[in-house]
Amino acid sequence: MSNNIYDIISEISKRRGFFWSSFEIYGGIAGYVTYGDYGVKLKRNIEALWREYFIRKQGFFEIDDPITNPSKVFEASGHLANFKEYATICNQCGRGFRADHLIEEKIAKEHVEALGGEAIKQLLIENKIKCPVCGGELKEPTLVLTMFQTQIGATGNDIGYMRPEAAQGMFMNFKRCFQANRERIPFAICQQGRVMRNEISPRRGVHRTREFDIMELELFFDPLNPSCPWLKDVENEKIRLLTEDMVEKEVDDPIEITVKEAIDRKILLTEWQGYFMGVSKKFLCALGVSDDKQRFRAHLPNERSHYSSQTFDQEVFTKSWGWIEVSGHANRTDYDLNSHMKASGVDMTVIRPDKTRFIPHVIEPSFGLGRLVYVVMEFAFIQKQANNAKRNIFKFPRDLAPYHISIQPLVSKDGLPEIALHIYNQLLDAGYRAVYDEGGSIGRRYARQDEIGTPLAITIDYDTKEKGIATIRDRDTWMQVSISIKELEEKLKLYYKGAEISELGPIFQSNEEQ
RNA sequence: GCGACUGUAGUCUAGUGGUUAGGAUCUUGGCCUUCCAAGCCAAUGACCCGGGUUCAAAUCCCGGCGGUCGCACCA
Repeated sequence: MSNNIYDIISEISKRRGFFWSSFEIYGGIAGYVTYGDYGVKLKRNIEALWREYFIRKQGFFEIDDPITNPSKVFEASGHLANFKEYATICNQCGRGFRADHLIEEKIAKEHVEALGGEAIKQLLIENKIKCPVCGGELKEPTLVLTMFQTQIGATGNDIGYMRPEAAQGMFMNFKRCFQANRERIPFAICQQGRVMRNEISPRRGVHRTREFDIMELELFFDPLNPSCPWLKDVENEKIRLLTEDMVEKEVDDPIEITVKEAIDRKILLTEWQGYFMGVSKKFLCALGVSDDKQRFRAHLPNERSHYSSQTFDQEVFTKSWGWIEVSGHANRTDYDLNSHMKASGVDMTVIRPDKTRFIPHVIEPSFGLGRLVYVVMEFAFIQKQANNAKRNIFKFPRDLAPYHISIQPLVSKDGLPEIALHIYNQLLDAGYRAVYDEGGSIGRRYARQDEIGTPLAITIDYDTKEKGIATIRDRDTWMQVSISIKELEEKLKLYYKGAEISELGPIFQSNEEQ
């Protein structure tokens, strides 16, 4: 068994049912992941926390838009043009290159991509372009389209594409949402949903998949009035930044400054950018990622998306792969609304009190949910030596855990299971994600719950039967306290508001330990 | 897509031409069991797929699919 944390988490995920690769019975296809019960619940809980941090308190507007879109959408958004990459492969060394870039380098011409496939092929031949690494012959360029294409309807004439981001839904529905929001600005439209990207080489389990869940928010504001009313909530939050300058000079050690300072020093171009980066940092902390394992890294102009004027990736340092991107913070300017306005002819401008009109500008924080699931698991994971076994424990933040509490009779006789089942049903009725377990020894059952990250386990013993007292065992400390069944729900409420286990009742010690 | 390595029960692993394909663990049933993967008995369960070589293939060869790493890609 490997000691690599990624392998260990993958193994637990498969065995217990957090996630595994899809289509297994047919041999599998890279880039697809099926979430099992624990994974789904963890994912939903992360989603719920995202809504708390980014939507509920601000009163933002949430939508749910189709995955399949007519081609017009991505013509307008620029994705179709920007997805048409002509790739060529060296016959000798097998390296792949973007054909248009090779031509641009050789003949110092720009926007070769726009000429189309035939012209690119001709230019490669005419200019006798060889492999820049080994000098070998290049194969004919092929079109690499990383959007999935499909047909809409029966004729096959209407080409559709699966959305590679959820954002276009927010732009296309901007006008209606704006009106439904009583034409107040600034405001934001948010969406959580599936997107698809036909990745050339998906890797690393949930890290890069061809279908994944995204949580996106588009904040619309007046460029002449760019202030953010909630900035004060996060302005003193310290963030670690790699500025464009630092990235260019390959500086690896980020500066640590407050959100306010980053805005004042014009490192961040808008208050909104700073606000969402501050919120995102707090969000990641709530997911269990410590400050020093987070940073924001600026995109250089050449790596930015076609729509962006400034982008920061929020990165998390994982033991498995080093720094990985978990969210992107893009300044999309008025690019998208402008593009859809031109393409559709629909006016998307907003009127100011002084009767002038403007196209709102957009700040977009965008999270990949699958990556967050993995990050949460990795940061929660510890191994503990107990007797002669290694115990796997996921110390998930309490509300993120797939299950809140497990209920188990100490032994499966003398009426203990009946009492336990009664309490189990009581907790289900109270809305807890509860799990009942009477299989195997008590230690085994605790171990099972540790491995799926259930924070609490309540054990029904003879004291429960005789005196109405049960023990609650804490996942993180393995400490046990005695509580009266009558007070159970009250104590759980306290616990889920943040109380320590020791505040719930007197410490219980088993006979063996006494 | 290229290269290297790789694929055996749910999971981990032994087996390198002829094995009833072995073990560990998990799971299930039973016995037992008063707090951290206890014990005993029993049961279920595997050679990634397709070709080829051979009297004989989990084992050798070819192709496909999957995985890990590196290159490229990542709007």
